[in-house]
Amino acid sequence: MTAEARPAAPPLTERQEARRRGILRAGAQLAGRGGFEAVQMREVADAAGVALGTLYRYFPSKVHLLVAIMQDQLQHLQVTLRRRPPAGDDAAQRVAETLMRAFRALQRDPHLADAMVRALTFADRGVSPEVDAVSRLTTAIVLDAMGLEEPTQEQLSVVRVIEHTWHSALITWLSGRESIAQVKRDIETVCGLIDLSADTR
Amino acid sequence: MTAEARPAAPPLTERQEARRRGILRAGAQLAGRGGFEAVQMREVADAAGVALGTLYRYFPSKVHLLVAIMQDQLQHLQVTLRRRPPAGDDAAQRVAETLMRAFRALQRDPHLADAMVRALTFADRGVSPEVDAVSRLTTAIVLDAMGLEEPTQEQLSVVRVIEHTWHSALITWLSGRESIAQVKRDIETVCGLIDLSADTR
DNA sequence: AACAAGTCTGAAACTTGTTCTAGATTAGCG
DNA sequence: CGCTAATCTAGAACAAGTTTCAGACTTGTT
Repeated sequence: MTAEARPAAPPLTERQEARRRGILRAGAQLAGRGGFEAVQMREVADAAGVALGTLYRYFPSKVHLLVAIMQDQLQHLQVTLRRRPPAGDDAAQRVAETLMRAFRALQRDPHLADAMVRALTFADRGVSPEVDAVSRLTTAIVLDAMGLEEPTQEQLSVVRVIEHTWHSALITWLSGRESIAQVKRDIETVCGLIDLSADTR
Repeated sequence: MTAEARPAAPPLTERQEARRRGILRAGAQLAGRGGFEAVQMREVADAAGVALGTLYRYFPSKVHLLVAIMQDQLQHLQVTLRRRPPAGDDAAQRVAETLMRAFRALQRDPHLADAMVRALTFADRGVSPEVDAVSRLTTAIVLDAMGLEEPTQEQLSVVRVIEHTWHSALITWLSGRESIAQVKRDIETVCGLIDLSADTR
């Protein structure tokens, strides 16, 4: 029931890499309809043309799978952002623009967003390493937008708070308790902390 | 599979009220060991001396049950806070103290905290009304600490951001990815927004 | 007190995540 | 090529959330 240690993943063969990609694609597609609940492990295995046991060898749980999908999407986002970086004048504006861009991307596929974000916040300790990887990626994206190389402790806390707000605002939006406009306002509000920490520097 | 409308709950008889309390107590107790996963509906029903079908009549899902438990706990917290309100000089300090007090209460029973918070963020649209009730309670507690009766739009957004940070920081703490000290720092950081919005007023 | 409507019980059934097993396939290696 | 270990497949089995149902019990009404 508890997770095992991670003894340095062995390199995957080409076919294995292809299988992995196929599983991620199938999972994302199923998430695209129906969200979290529509991602059923048997269906994912079917759609990916792989046995159920194999699916579980690649991703030890549904949450692992969805977190891996999120990591995948975030990497795409990061590439896109590097191609066209946010253009605001100060750090707060750039971070807000970055997050709003990500938010608009999620709005294009709210079901997929639902599956990924719910998995991320529902993950228990057994998925910590994977969730942590996603978190580091998100941090990197925000720090990129801020233009920081060596953040202070204080700035790191601000970034954490921004990420907290980001995740939780998404959750409330996905469950229909907060409007798109409110999410936008929350993002802009929390980005106010960046100026604050710059002043206090 | 989808949830029904809410046609104004009929008043409960005394025995029904007692059953409801018994279920909440049993659920909280099971959550106290093992957290979210340890709350098994069959066991809750057993411990509460109630048939499984009855449990589901009172709480249409495990998440509903755990959210109701959270609401219950929050109400207790609110009473406690009114008895001994936070004593800080400015609003930011009082809110931070309030949240840290709640955090210490959660630390006393991390498994229960796990069950409640994971349920809260995992809840889908079918649980929105109940989650919203918890959210309103939390907002009321924070506004109490700020000493505000009629908050502005801007202040409400700050409060939402504080709640977002609160929930998400708890999640990361519960999954072992953030330390108690970091949670404390995050709470203090986000409370900085209160001063900011006071300045800009 | 007797009836009707609503509630509760006990147990089985169903769903979906997860685990397990026996045999087929593949990959790496001498 | 032939061997061995690892991987993959198909399918059964198991676990826990949820639904369903027939019958017993309560409650409110007359």
